[in-house]
Amino acid sequence: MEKQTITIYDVAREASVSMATVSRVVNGNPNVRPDTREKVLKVIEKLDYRPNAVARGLASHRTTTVGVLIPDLTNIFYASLARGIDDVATMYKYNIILASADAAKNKVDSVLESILAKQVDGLIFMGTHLSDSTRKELERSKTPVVLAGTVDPLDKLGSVNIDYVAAVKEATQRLLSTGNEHVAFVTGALSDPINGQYRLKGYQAALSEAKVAYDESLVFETEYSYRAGEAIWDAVKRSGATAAVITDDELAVGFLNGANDGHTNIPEDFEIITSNNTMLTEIVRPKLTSIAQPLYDIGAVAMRLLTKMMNKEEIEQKTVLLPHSIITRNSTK
Amino acid sequence: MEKQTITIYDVAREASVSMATVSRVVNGNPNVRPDTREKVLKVIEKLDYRPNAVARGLASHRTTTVGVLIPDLTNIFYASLARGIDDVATMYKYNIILASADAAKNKVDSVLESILAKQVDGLIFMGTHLSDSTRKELERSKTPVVLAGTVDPLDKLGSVNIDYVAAVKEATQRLLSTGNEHVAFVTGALSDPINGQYRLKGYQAALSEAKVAYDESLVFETEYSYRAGEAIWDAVKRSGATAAVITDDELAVGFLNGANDGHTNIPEDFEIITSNNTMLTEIVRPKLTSIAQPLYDIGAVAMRLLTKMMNKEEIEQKTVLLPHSIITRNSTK
DNA sequence: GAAAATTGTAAAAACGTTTGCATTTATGAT
DNA sequence: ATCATAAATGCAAACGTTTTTACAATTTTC
Repeated sequence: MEKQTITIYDVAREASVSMATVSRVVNGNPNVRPDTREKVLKVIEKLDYRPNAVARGLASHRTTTVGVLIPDLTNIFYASLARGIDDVATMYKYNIILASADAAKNKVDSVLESILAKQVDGLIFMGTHLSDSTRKELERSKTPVVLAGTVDPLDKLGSVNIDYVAAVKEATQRLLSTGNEHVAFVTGALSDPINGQYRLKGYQAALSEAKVAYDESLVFETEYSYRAGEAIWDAVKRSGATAAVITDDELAVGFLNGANDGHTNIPEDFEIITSNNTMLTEIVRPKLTSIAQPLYDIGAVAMRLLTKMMNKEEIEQKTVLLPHSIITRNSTK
Repeated sequence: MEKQTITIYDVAREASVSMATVSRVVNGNPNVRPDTREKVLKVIEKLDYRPNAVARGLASHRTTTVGVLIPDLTNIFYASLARGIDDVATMYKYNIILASADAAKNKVDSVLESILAKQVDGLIFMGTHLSDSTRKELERSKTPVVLAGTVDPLDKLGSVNIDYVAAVKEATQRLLSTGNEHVAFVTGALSDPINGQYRLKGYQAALSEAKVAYDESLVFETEYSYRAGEAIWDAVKRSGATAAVITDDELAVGFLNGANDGHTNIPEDFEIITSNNTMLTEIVRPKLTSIAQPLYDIGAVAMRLLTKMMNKEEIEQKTVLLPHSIITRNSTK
C-alpha cells in the first residue's frame, strides 16, 4: 500500500538544501562545504535514504552493471573464470548480469539483446565463438566487450587468453618424447577457432617438428562433457593411439574413466594430458597431467581490462596472453 | 560523439501516433487497432528501435531482473541450482544479477544492498544462512525472496528443499544396517540450520532408533571443499568410525581420496554416503553412494515460486519439499 | 579596496519510458 | 439517423536521479 520510498527530494527538504546538493554529497562531489555535507549525511542516515540505481542509470547513462555470457555454469572451467570476473567486478563496484548462452542453441543473440536493453556498461563473453550477427549487434550498441578464454580471429575486441598454440605444442611434444608414435587430439567443436585453428596448429607443429605425419583420423571432435569423454574412449583406443592431448577437463576425466573401466592402465599403456588444470585433475586417479591455465586470472584480467575500456582509459594491450605451464601428475610417464 | 539513440518519441513522430500508442504496441497491449499496430511495428523495424529497459524500469517500477546470491560459483552443487534458476528465469523473461556472497566473509549485507539498489523484482538466496541484519534489510525492501537449498528456521520466506532430516536418517540407517557400530557425521558449519538442526537431527534419530548411543566425537564440522575432506580423513579414521555420512560432494570426494591414498579400502573397510549426487560421485573411484537431491529442480522450482510471488499470485505452498532418494553406488556394501 | 577568480548552492531541464485520464472515433442497437 | 457504449488514441504527469546553468557569496589578487 504505502510505497514509502524515500527520495532524494525528501532528504533535500529535510536538510533544507537542494536536490543537487544531496546528489553531490551522495556522489562524493567535492564541491560542497564540509558542514553542509555533514548536515546532509545526518539526514540521509536519519531517513535511511537509499539511492535508486535505476533512476541514477537513466540520468547518468551509466548503470554500473556488466553483462557476462557463459556457455555452461556447471562446467568448472567457465565457473572458475566467472569467479575471477566476479571478484574484480565487485572490487570496482560493478554488478553482474549473468546469462548462460549455449552457442549451440542459437540463444546467444536473443540473450545478448535482452542484456543490451538493460544498458550494461560493458560485456564479457566466454566460450562462445561470435557469429557475424552477434558481432553486428555488438557494434551497433557500442558497448565495450572483452572475451575471456575466447579468441577473436578478427582481433578487434579485447581478449584474455593463453598461447594455445604453444601450450598444445608443448603438451604434444611431451607425449611424443616418451615414444608415443600415435598421439590423438581430442577436442571440442573445431568450428571454435581455439580448437580448429590454434590448438590444432600447435598439435600439428609438434608432429611436424618430430617428423611424424599428421593423421586426420587421430583428431577427435566431440563436446566438453564427462559423458562425451567416456563415450569416445573406445574409438580413440581403437585408432591405435597410445596417448592423447585433451582440451577440456571434464572431457578428459570421462575419457580417463573410460580407460580405467576398460582396464587400460594409465599411464603405462596410455598417456593423457588435459588442458585446464581444474580441481578435477586432482580428484581422479591417476591424477591428470595438465596444461595449466591461470583460470581465475583470465577472468580477473578480462574484467579489469573491461573496466579500463568503460572508463575510456588508454589501453596498452587489448589482446593479452597470460603465461601457461604444464603440471606433471600421474597420467604421463 | 553522436549518441544517436532512437527513442519511443522518434518512433511516435515517424509513425504519426503518440508515444502512448507506441508504448502499447511494444508492450502488447491489446487496445490498439491492428492497422496502427502494423504501422508502428513497421517504423520500429525501420528505425531499429530498442526500448531502454532502464527507463522502463523507472517508469513502471518493474525491472524484470532478479538477484541471485550464491556462496560459491565453483561448487558444483550451487552451480547446479543456479542452472535451474537461470533456465526458468529466462523462460519468464527475467534477467539475473548474480553475486557471490561468502557468508563467512560478511559480504552478504553489502552485496545485498547493492542488489536491492538496482531495484530487482525478487531475490533468490542460496546457501547463506540469513543473519538478523540481512533479514531486516530484506523486510524493509519488501522484495519477494525465495531460498533455494536453504531453510528458513522462522519459516517466513519462500523456500525449496528436500527433507534433510529424513534423507540423512535414511542414509545413516543404511550404514547402521550393514553392521557399522560407529558412523561418523561429517558436515559443514553447524551454525547453518540445515546441518546443525535438520541433518544432525536425522542422524541422531537413526542412531536412537537403532539404540546406538549418540557420540559427539563422531560429529565433524568443517567446510565444503575438497581440501577440507582430504584433511579430515585421518581424524575420522582415528575416531574409530567405520562409515560416514558426508553432507557435500566436494567434501566427500576429498575424504574418499584421503582414504584411498591412505590405503583404506572403500567400501570394505570404510563406507561412505554423500549428499548431493552431483557428477563428482560418478567421477571418482569407487563411485559414491549418495542421497539424491533434484538439484536442477530445486533451483527451477525456487525461481518459479519467485515468479508467482512477483506477480502477486496466490501461493499454495511457500515452503516446498522436493522428493529425495538414495542412489547406491560402490562406496557402500 | 575594487576587480577577478573561486566556491557553494539552487533551479530546472534532461533521461526514456509507463500510465491514468480525457478525448476522439468506431460500433451497434433502436 | 440517433444515441449509448465501447474501443482506440492522445496528453501530460509521473518515475528518482544527474547534470547544466546561473547566480550569489566568498576568497584571492594586486
